Amino acid sequence: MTEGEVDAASRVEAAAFLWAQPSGRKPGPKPRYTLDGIAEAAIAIADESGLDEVTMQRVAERLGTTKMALYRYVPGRAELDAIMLDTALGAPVVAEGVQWRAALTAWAAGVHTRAMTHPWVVELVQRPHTPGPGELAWFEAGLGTMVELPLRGGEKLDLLTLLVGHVMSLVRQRDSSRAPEQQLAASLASILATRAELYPRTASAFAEADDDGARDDALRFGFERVLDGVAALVAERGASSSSPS
Amino acid sequence: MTEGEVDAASRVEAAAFLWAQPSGRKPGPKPRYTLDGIAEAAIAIADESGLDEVTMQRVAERLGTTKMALYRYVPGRAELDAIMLDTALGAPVVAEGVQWRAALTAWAAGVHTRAMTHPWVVELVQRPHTPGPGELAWFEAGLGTMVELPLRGGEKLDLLTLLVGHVMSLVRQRDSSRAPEQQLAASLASILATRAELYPRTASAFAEADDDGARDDALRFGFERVLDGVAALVAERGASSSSPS
DNA sequence: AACTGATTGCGTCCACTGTACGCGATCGCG
DNA sequence: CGCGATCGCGTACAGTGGACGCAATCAGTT
Repeated sequence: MTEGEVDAASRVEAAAFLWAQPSGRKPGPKPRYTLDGIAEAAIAIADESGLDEVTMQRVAERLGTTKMALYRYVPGRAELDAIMLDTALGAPVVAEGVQWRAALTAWAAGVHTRAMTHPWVVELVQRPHTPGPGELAWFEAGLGTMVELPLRGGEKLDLLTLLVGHVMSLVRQRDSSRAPEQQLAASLASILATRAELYPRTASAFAEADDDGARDDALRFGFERVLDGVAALVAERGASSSSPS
Repeated sequence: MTEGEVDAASRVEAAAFLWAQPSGRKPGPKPRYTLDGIAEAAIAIADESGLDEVTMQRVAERLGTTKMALYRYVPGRAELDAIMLDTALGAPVVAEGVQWRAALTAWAAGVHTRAMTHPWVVELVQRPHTPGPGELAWFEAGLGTMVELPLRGGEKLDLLTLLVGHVMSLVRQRDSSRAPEQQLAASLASILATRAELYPRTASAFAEADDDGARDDALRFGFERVLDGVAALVAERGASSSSPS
């Protein structure tokens, strides 16, 4: 058995754990902690110090116990990640009674907000994993904004993925422009300065972008492009299929 | 000093290492290995068994030495990731003498090809890091396809990021639908089957997508949407700037 | 030709992961 | 009232990245 297979297996287990309903029977001592409490602690650590500071030890310390005690609640590290992600995602944002374009924008903006609150979710979401109830609820809500659209199922999924990808990219950028990560941007800048003749377009693009200040419309720019593209497709299909007015 | 800061610092060091030019002086024993050889070995391991099987130990074993010997060539794990990524990316694809739309599509398709060859680059690219020479060359080439477009620098960068994000999402999907990761998809399917009433739209969207077979046009679908959106913007700006009616 | 000091190969050691396992304490249910 | 499932948690271990130090090597200088 390869390690790769082990990893895959552990991710499946993590999913099973995430979807397991709470068992009611309790023939034993009262649990001293709760899954939610553990998730909260882990999330707090991740928010404060980053995802890879989240270790069984740290979480346990924060709860005032030892790491091995946690294994009574969480089968392993993978499962901890899973509940962290699903907890942090929370309930999806839904904008009722608006057109698909506004609804989809609101949905994606909601994803953005959530991800900005917990920048580490980017890492977890973009890691191979089975979605939990919360993540699926987001998906469901996103699909809900598109019921009217003449798109195939796969296309709708692709569209959501595209929007999520865009949001996550931006969160990553924003996050890494914070201290102390801004050294990253700084090092890139110095590299570009040194080899401006090797990468002229890149250098000038970045310079130009800096002049614009920290454009907060990058998010909107991406949405607009994608949704314009969708609108074009919808117009085309609407014209050819239903009622050419 | 927080660990988070340490991480950031190590990434900056990784960048410096990546951009360092080979020093010529050699007052000592001949190096028995080369950076390229090490990178190759690491890449081979990642290709065969996945990224997290790439450990100093494994790489050393593959080269027939011990891990500590490697530290003479590579300052640390972060730097190993950096050279793996930059080596695997290789030289950018450029389509000369075609319109921006075709050129940009070809560029993105090139990214897709490279990423499919080494699925683990997705993980590395989407991790916070300073780009190496290879990655920057890709960026430069991508920007090169857009010289004619009436877009601001920041917008061009956003556009490339958007396309890359889309490509990476798809690579991830393809990759995780391979054995043994396909259990992931399988577990999602069984979840959806069980709770179809909770996630009706998601369930039907996936069912529909499966009916379409493994649509290989997901990539193209995303490109089309985005580029249609860009075309719309270009048309608008072209009209208002050159010949205002 | 001898010397010298930078540089290489690599063994030892350490902090710290995640986690298997086992033991005693607890307490709901029959 | 006791049976046995469940809890808290200590011990133990394999495997990680990495600091450090020492001996062997060899390019330059003398």
